[in-house]
Amino acid sequence: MAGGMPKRLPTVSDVAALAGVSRQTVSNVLNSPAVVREGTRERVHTAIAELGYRPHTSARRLRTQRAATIAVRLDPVGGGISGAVLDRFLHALAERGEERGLTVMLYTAVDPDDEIRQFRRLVDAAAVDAFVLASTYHGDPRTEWLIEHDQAFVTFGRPWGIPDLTDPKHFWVDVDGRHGVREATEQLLARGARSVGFLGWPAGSGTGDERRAGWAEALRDAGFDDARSAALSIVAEEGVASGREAARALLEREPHLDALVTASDTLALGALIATGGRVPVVGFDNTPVAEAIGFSSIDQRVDEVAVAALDLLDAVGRAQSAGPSGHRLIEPRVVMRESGPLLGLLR
Amino acid sequence: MAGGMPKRLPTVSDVAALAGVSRQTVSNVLNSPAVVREGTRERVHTAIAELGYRPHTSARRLRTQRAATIAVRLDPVGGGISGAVLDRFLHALAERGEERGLTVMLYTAVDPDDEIRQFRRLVDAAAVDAFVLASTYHGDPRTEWLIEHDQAFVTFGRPWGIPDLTDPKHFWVDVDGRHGVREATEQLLARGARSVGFLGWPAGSGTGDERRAGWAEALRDAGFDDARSAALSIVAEEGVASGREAARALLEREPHLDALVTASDTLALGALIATGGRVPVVGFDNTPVAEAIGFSSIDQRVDEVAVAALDLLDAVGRAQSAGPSGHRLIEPRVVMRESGPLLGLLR
DNA sequence: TTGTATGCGTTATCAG
DNA sequence: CTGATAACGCATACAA
Repeated sequence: MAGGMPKRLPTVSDVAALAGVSRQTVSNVLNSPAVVREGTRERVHTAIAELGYRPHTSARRLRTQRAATIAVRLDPVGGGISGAVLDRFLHALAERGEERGLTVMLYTAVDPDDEIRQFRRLVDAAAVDAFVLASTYHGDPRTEWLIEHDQAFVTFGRPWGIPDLTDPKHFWVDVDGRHGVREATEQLLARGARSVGFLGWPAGSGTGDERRAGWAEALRDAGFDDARSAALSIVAEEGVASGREAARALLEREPHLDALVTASDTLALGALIATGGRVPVVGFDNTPVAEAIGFSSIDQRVDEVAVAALDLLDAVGRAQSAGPSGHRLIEPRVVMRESGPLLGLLR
Repeated sequence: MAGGMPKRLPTVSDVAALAGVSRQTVSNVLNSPAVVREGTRERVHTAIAELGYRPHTSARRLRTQRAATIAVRLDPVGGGISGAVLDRFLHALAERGEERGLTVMLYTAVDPDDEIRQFRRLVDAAAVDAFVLASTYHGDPRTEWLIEHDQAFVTFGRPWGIPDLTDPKHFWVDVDGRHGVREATEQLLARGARSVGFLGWPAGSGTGDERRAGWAEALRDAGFDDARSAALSIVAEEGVASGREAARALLEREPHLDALVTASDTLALGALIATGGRVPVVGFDNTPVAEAIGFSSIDQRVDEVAVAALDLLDAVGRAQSAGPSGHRLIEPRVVMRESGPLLGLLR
C-alpha cells in the first residue's frame, strides 16, 4: 500500500473545536439531540460533515459496554440445493442490522461443543451481545448454555420438542410452513386441480410435519375425507433421487394426480424429473434452482424473519417485554410459476 | 431472558489481584511473554484460567488502534448453482481468520457507489482494518478508492484488465484456472480419451479465457494441431439451458467427441443433460451440485485462498514486503468422479 | 442548555 | 524483571 501519513481520524474534540463548543455538546448532539439548542446543533452537524467524523466504534463500545454486534454461525457449506436459504437470511440480517447500527460477525464450529466454546470466547471477550442460531431442538445444549449464562439470543426456527412453545426464555422466529403449504394447495385447487398430492419427509421432523398438516387442512376444507387424502401422500428422505422415486411410486398408485406439493425444492426437483414436468409441482424455499428451472415454490421471506429476529433482540436488550410474546411466526409467500425456461429439459 | 446479576467480566486487575502481581505484568504475560519470569508467568496463567479471563475486545482495540476485523461484502444471493463458491470462501475466511484472532464482519451494498459509502463508514468509524473483495476489474472505483485512502485490502480474483499484474498497490489471490483445466484435460487423455472438447464462455472474460487456454495447452502438448483443437471448442453463456444447446451442437459437429471439459458446473450440467451422461464431463467449482449428481469438477480450494489472503493482509498490516510479491496463485484440485448416484437420471 | 471531571479495560512508557 | 502513570475516544453524572 502507498505509505501516506497515518492520517488520524477526527475525534469529538476536533469536532468540538471546529464548532466552537465543548466536546460534551458534540456527544449530546449525537446521543441526546433534544437536549441541545437548534443553532448549536446545526453548527455541530456542519462540523461533523466537514470533518467526516464518525464515533470511534471501539471507544463507544468500551464506554457503553455494548458491542452492537451479533454473531451468527456460518456453516461449512449450504447443503446442496436448499442451502441458499441460510445465505439469504444472513444477507438480510446484515442489511437490516446495519440499519440499526448492528454489525454481524461470523463464527464457525464443527459441533455443539465447539460452538459452546465459541460462545464462551465471544462472551468473555465482550465481542458480541447477542447470538442468532439457525435452529434448535429440545434439550439443545447450546440454548441451555445461553440461557444459563444470561446471553441474549434468538433462533430462526421453533424449538421443536419443547412442550411449551411460549417459554419466555427462548425467543424465536419461524416461518409458518403449515400456512404456506395450505395456501399453495388451495391455490392449486382453485385453479382446477382435482387431486393434489403431497410429497414430504418422514414423520418426526417438526418442520416437515407442519408442512404436511397444511396440505391436509386444505384438502379437508375442500371436502376430501381423510382416508382419501391419506392415499395422496407419500414420504421420502431429502434428496433428488429419493424424491423422484417416491413421486414415481405415488403416480403409479394414483395416476389421476394432477398436482403435487412438496416439502422442499429438492423433492420438487425429483418429482419434476419423475413426471417429466407434466404435473405442476410446488416446492419449498424458492431456491435459485426453482427460479432457474421455473417451478412454483414457497418463499420463506427471510427478510421479514431477519427484521423480526432483530426486533426480538432489541426487546431482550432493553429487558422490555418483547411485544405480544417472544416469538414471531412469519407467513411465507407462495410463488406460482406457470412454466419455466428449463422445464422442457425434463421431458 | 432470566434477569440474573449483570455478572461483570473479570479484568486484568482481577487477574493481577488473584495472581498477586500488578496488572501490567498480566498484560505482559499476554503480549510479551518473553519479558516475564517463568514462575510469575505460570501464576498469571493459572489466575487467567481460574477466572476465565479474556481481554476485552473493544478496550484492546481502542488502545492498539486496530480493529482486528476484516470486512467482506455478502451478496444478495449466490448466483444459482455456482454461488456456493463465495460461501465456502467466506466460511474459510471466518475459520482461518479466527485462528489469527481476526473477526470477519459482513456488509452489503447494492452497487459500487454504495459499497464505497460503506467503506467510508467502516473506515471512519475505525470498525475495520482491511477489506476482502470478491473480484475486481480494471478501473474498478472500489479499489481506486481503497488505494487512494490507504486502506488495506486484498481481492479474490486477479484485477483483470490491469496491464501490470504486479502492481504493488493491489494485492490479490486467485485460482490458477488454466493450470486446473490443463491438468483435467491431461487426465482425460491419459485415461484414453482421444478427443476432448471444451465448452466455455464467450471470449473476453479473463477467467474464462484462462480456462480455455489450459485446455488448449494440454491438447497442443498431446500433439493436436491448433486447427484440429479449434473445432473441438464451443462457447455458451453461463446457464444450464445454453450449455445444453451448445453441447448438443458440438456433439453434432464432432460426434466422435469422447470427453468434455467445461468452464463451470452450470455448463457441465447442461452438457450432461445433452449427452445423457454418456460422455464424461468435467465442470469447474466442484459445487454441491457436482457432488450430488456425481460428475467430475475442478475444486477452487477456497481454504488455501483464504489463508493466502490473510497472509497478504498480515504483510500489508506490518508494512512488510508481502513475501515474493503481493499475489498468490493457488493451484486448483481436479476431482475426478467415475459416476454418481444421479447420473442415471439424465438418461 | 453547556462545560468539567471521571472511568470503561487495555497497553505503552518509563522509572525502580 | 516489575510496578506506577498516562492515554486511546467516548459518554455520563454532576455542577455551572
